Amino acid sequence: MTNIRSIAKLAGVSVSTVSRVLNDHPYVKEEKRRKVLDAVEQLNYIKNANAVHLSKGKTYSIGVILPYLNLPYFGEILQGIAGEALKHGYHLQLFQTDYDRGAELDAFHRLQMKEVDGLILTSRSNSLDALASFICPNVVFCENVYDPTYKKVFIDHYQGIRSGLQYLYSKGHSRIGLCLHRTFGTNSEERIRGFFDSAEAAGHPVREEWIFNDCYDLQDGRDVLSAWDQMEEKPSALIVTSDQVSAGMVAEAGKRSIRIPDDLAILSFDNHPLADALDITSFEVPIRKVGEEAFKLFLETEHPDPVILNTKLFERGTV
Amino acid sequence: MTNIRSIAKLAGVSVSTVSRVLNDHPYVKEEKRRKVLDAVEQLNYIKNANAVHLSKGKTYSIGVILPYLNLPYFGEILQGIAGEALKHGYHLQLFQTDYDRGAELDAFHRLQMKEVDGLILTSRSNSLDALASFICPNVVFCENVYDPTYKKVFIDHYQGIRSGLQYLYSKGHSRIGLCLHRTFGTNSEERIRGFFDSAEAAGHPVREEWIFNDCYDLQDGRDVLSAWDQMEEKPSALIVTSDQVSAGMVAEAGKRSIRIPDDLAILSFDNHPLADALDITSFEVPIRKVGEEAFKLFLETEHPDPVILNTKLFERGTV
DNA sequence: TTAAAGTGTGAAACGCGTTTCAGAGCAAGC
DNA sequence: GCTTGCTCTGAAACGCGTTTCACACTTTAA
Repeated sequence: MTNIRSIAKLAGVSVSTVSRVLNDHPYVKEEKRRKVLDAVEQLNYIKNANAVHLSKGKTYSIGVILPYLNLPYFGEILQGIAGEALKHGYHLQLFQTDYDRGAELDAFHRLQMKEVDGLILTSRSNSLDALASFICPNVVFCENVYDPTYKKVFIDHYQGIRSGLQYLYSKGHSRIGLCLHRTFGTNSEERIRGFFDSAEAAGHPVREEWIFNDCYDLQDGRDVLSAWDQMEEKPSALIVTSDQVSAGMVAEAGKRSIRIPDDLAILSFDNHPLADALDITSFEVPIRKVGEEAFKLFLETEHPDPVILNTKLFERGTV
Repeated sequence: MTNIRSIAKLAGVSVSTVSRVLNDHPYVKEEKRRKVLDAVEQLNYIKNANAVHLSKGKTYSIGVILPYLNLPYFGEILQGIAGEALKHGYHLQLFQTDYDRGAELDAFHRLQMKEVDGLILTSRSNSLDALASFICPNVVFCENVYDPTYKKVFIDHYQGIRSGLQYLYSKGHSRIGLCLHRTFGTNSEERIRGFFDSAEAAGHPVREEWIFNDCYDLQDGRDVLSAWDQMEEKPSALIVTSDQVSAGMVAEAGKRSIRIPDDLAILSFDNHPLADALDITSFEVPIRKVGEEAFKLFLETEHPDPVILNTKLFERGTV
């Protein structure tokens, strides 16, 4: 095997000197530096990253926990993390969970084993209690966890939904439904809270059956529209937390000759290019920026303030 | 630090015995096993993954090289790889390249440094010559590279495009354009070859200006439709290699009151849910399966045969 | 001319789990 | 009774780069 010691031998120097050369440390005579580099060349030496990791106690890699890889939401956040990570010489390890608690815990286990230097939780399955013992300054949440010592970056979903409802009220809607990814998880709970608080403040009733869960993709949107179509008492507007789902609804509405927004108004979230293409009114949700900020928070050593990002309405044709 | 040696000391056994217990090796007396496990418990011992990696010479992780993370195509292939990897106890490291050659080479460098056990190239930027010295049985290509010793899984794009054109001919089209991701790269070249071969065989002319490049997302599709709209001599049909792009075209066509398929027929590839939702005729491209097979090939030790996957037409309303 | 500061280098320890090898103890087979 | 053949265990070597510490030599400052 060609390792640092064989380089040292061939170059006629000590391993420390080889290490110095390889890491651009000062205090190495040009002559020895050359000899070392020649030996490296000659023996075709390549560092063993695992030895470096062991020795340094870090791997310059960060783990990203996410449920699915084939949703634009996670692609976008990943893109944000990856871009920032690259700038700082880190790379990404993926922990796809399918929202499985065990898979998520496994990621934390790997953090403890020093396989990754940190973790970014783009979406969480376990309770905070279950994770509490694993959480350290190298863990970043993409949600508004209450513990002020945890690093976090999140979208102000509460405000987002409230202004969404406000906007719908201003357009004359009062019978409004909600279409969500899931009902648990901080982000979803914030949205639900915003929805109910706003409805209550406005004095408009909320109907349980107007709240749809498990809406992730286009097909889910189409299914929701079918369900809506068969309702006795229909909401006149829906707030939809994903453009993919909204797109499915718009597409299905087209097939059924349901007029958007006359029969049903759709107020979406994401502002994905799809929303622009299909003329869907949507709140921009800076997901990529969430990813970027998450990585920056990971690097931060002082207890950093939470990063709060806001949504921004893009008015188009579905409201 | 609490390491395997401190466990050994506390349990009153040798480090080898501790290692045996921790790795479920046979031939350990139940009594010692208990003592070791107690010590592990008591000292809250956690293995150092990097030491394991160094010692074993492998990391049980595989690198995935891809240009972008926010395109459904790569999300889907990643999903396929991740699923299969999980089954076999491997996890994923991401090398996002933005089609930058240096970034791609960096991934290979990390393979040499044993930071990953293998690499899957979902899309390639460097020439095969540039990569030749790095390629080993742990590298899997998702394209039809000619070297028979390389591991590869790919879609038969050549045939796919040919049957696409055949289908369009059968519908009476002869003025057909092509909308591509890019013009280089094996997969794209195969598509182009299929396109030209087929056109030549059928005796239909191909116009350079009917070939559009750099079409990745919805917006690109919209731009292509605008360009098409302004052409003097328009093709009557377009073969589009991505549903995202097709969706953009369909959406833009709607805005411009261009009738699909009467004014322009669109034959797409992917069969993403979006195609179904927007009623786009599309060839199913089993990308997720490409990911799954790629990982299986990585595990394969004997020179495995290339895996060739086929496309399948889903007729809908755009042709 | 000293003392202080900087330059240059190597031995050895460190991070830590795995694996090989030798050997002891014990049961089964002939 | 003796030979195989397990079962069980520990010392030591191995994988390999980094870092500390001691030390020598050369400059610069006083």
